[in-house]
Amino acid sequence: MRGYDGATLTNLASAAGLSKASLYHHFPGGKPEMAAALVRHAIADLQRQAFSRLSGHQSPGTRLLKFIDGFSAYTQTGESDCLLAVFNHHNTATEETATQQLLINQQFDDWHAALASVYEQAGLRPKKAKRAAHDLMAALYGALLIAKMHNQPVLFTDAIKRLKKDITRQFDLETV
Amino acid sequence: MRGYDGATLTNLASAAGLSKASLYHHFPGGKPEMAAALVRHAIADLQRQAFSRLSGHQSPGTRLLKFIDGFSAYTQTGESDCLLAVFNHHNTATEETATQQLLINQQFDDWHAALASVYEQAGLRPKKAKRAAHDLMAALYGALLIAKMHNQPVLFTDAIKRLKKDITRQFDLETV
DNA sequence: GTCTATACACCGATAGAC
DNA sequence: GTCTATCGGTGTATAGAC
Repeated sequence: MRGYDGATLTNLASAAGLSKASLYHHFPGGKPEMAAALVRHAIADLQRQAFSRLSGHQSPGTRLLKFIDGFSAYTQTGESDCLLAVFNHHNTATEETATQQLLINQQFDDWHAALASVYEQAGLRPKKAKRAAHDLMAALYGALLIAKMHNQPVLFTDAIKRLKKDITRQFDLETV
Repeated sequence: MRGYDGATLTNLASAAGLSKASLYHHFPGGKPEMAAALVRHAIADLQRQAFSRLSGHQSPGTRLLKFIDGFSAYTQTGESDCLLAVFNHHNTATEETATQQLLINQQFDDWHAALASVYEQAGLRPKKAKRAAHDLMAALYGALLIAKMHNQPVLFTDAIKRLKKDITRQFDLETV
């Protein structure tokens, strides 16, 4: 992960097994369009693996547990990074990626609303539900970052276990 | 924040009010040496503003509260980023910055030990103290990241308030 | 210590053959 | 759709005057 500037077309081309010129056939808009496609793909991926599990006919607590498992899977059990976090962390004051920044911000707002909605269905009042949603996201991304900082993926998996245990207790569920 | 690759010498020079050539007088090692100096500065800064407050003759809980305040100050109340987190997040598989990565990892290990020590002094057993130390760091960095993601700095300050309140309750302290 | 001028490599992007 | 060849620009880094 070397960010937008670190991702050179030569790298991208060799990673794709194509020449630089061929990339422009698939992405006439050049590098910004490639970044946009990557962001869209990451959003769809995180949506599919994690946030889609927030909806359904199961109990709110069960859905939260499935969501956490989905997030863990998305990050390859803490081994990989969240491209959206890296991208958003890493680009400000540049014209080319401003649109992607906004897209990511809006997506996280939507996701936060979906997460808060589940907490409301579990009986929390709107204010507390929003707070719980922020806290869960912060716990997930915080654990991911700390595991990276210490180069100990087990810190992430342990945090996931405890998060799930807390939710299981809070909503009086069986372990899944 | 555009990472190591995004920080061009032209940018650095204009930011420093010097020419590119002059930078090489102060940093003969070129860009990697400049990055190393920046990392060392950031480490010293975070040590001074936050982690130094973990030692002293006050109660463990009080020292934890001062540490949290120091971390908040270091991040400009959530407005700024932690350069160490960005740097570590953002460079892998590159030769030039590998040394800085290791330095940051070791520093965070030391800081974690210092934090865990305070929790031990507060009565926690080693295993739980280490866990609490990891959790606090994850909560701080998680809140910082989420605040950035939603472009709402208040999410960080709110999280700080609640973290301090929790510690105040846990250790039966007066609010500072 | 600071500057201008410059070397050389690589960047993103395009032209045009196949 | 893919390629080679190439453009103008910019990247890091150095030489040498002051």
